[in-house]
Amino acid sequence: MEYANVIVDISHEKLDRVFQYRIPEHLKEHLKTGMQVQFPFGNGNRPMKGYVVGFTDTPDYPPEKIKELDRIMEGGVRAESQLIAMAAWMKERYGSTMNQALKTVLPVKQEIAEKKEVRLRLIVSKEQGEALLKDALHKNFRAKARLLAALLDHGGVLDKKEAADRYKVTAPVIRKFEEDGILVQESRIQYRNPFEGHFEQKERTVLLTEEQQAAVDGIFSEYEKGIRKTYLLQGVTGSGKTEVYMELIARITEEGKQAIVLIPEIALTFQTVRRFYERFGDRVSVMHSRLSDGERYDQFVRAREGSIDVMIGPRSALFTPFSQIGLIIIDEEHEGAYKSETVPRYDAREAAVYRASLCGASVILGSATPSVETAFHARNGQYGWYRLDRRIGRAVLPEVSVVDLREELKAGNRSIFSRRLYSAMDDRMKKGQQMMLFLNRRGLSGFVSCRSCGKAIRCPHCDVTLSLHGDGSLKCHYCGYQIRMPKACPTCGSPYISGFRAGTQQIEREVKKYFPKARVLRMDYDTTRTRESYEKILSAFGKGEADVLVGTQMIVKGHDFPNVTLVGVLAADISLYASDYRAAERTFQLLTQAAGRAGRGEQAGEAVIQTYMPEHYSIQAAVKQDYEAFYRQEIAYRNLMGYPPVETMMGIYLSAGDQELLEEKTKALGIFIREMQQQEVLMIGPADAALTRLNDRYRKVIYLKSRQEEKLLLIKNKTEHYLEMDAGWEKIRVQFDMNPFQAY
DNA sequence: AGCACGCCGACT
DNA sequence: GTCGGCGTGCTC
Repeated sequence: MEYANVIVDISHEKLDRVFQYRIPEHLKEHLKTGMQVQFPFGNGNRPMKGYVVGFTDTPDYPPEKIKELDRIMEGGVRAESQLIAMAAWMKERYGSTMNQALKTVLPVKQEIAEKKEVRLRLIVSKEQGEALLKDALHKNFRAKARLLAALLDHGGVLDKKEAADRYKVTAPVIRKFEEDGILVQESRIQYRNPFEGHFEQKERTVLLTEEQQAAVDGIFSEYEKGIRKTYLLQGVTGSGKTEVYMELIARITEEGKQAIVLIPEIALTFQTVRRFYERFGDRVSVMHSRLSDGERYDQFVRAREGSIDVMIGPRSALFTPFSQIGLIIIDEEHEGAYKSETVPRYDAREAAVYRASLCGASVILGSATPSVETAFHARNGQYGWYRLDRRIGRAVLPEVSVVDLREELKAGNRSIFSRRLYSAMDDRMKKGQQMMLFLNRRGLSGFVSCRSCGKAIRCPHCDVTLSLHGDGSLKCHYCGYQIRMPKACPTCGSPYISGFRAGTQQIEREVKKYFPKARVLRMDYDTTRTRESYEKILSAFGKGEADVLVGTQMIVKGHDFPNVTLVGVLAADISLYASDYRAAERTFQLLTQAAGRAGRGEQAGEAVIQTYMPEHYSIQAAVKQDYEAFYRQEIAYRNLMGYPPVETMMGIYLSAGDQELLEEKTKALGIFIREMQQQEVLMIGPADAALTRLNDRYRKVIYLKSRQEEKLLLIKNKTEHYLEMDAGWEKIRVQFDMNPFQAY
């Protein structure tokens, strides 16, 4: 490779792109992506630092104008260059522009550019300032006079941005004043600890169980021998995975290394963080969506400076600028939250393994119900594998039973509660114990359909079914479109239209109907618009202020409620109807998690699963709490159908406002890919996306499958090139998705 | 961000 | 004419 693609280490939009430099012969061997380099820049060829983000033989800048790199900066691979290397890797693997990838790994990059408040302060007396102003006016130095007048007007202090925008003062003027000792520039940055005063560090001795100790010893002894790899820690809910994480973190931080702990955003609560804080004190920091840009930036600086060594946060915390990472932990690794839904659509588990390889760290993936991918790798020996099969203390696994709703209907029970669930609820009410009712859906009654023509009422923009809400309105869950419930079917005019199946609001109402004394809390997307309301509901329930908690997925994740002894799953098969290959996996995980909520304290727990498909293997396996049985069936299905992890699958998503153009271009792209004639690559489609329209944009998909991942990446690269070369693609958005989690 | 170039008013 | 401030454009 003759040329290096380099980004300049200056935060300025005009420089936020790739520059190309010739690689001197003696550097060709050593130069790698992510390295920091020095090179001549600009008219004066002043020495500039930057990072290598890639290589090319065909520069898109006149070769005779390309300058040569000076040298590679020494000092190993620094944290930032690790992140640059991550960006380059993500661009390559997941398909995005370098800019999109950089913004993902360096969110600070724009944030400081926007946020950094620089103020100008006059450091001469008022009299001297006035004298200078007079002098400037006299000499007709208009820019200097404007700045001085503004400064004097504002008591000697002025925001730099205001100086530029309002008083049209340019950088050279400010620099000159600074050199002459007339003013100083001050940037006000305070690094705050988001926990200051919240918690205390506690000395405490934890006795690990045999299983926990075996996992810690096994992983740490390999670590000490210099072995770095990825481990699956498969532990049932309540088996104490967190203690294993903390013990390992304690050991590696003693050696001067740092650790990153990823948690799904929804499980990232004060309780979780408190446990880490109590153990590691203010060496721990946290990232979450409620932090302001400024606070988030502070955490990055604190990490870079080395004043913390454990970072807890959602998937973006993976990009914490630590330089000596020893361990990356991903808790609840099966969660969909680890797959990004925006370009680059990266998978945090894969990205963690890549980052670990850059800095010599090990990775631990923890879950009670591992993703099929992770379980697959643990079984073929690629990952280490430890299990925690027993719950801590006296808690035992709950008793799970299944109810066939078809039988209930035959027996004349048309209520949403089966006889079995009803009597269990009645029993708990009498005993004063708590229960949770779980439904994988929100809104009053799901979709509304016509009994004459069978059509469901859909959103005109997004093509998803509208949901009926308690106030009689129909809402779109994607774009928020809302109409009144019509009196007749919009398609055929029949008056026989009605809601179908229960939503959380209706369940709440039914509970109150059958148990008038019950205190009910409801938790779904509608009642938890803000994070405060989410925590408020959970803590109220935890304090025993309600008997019944009704909710969607979010009630079954994290959170221990010792007094909950009954969990009811109202319609277990709803999540099986999702139109993607992960539906069975997701259903099994949800049901297992839901059942695991029961009996976390002294009393034994019970779970009742209602379903129309009791014979389905993911429901059967969940009832028996048998991961192995589920995995055997599921991997057979993936193998038969050629789905991940057996084969790699790549989605190409196209969207445009113009339906005809999209149709024509998608067809052309399909032909282009087919003509590449790649052996052992299967193309599915082109087809309409699961959502044929979203926010007034039409959507199409092409899926490709292959046992050889490299072939798909080759097709991706060729396609990217084709999109740049072929005319008419400007109005069409194209995205790639490796091993998609959800239907597009 | 920071350097050079070219414009424009003031002074020799 | 020439000196120096000031705005603008560009950086592989």
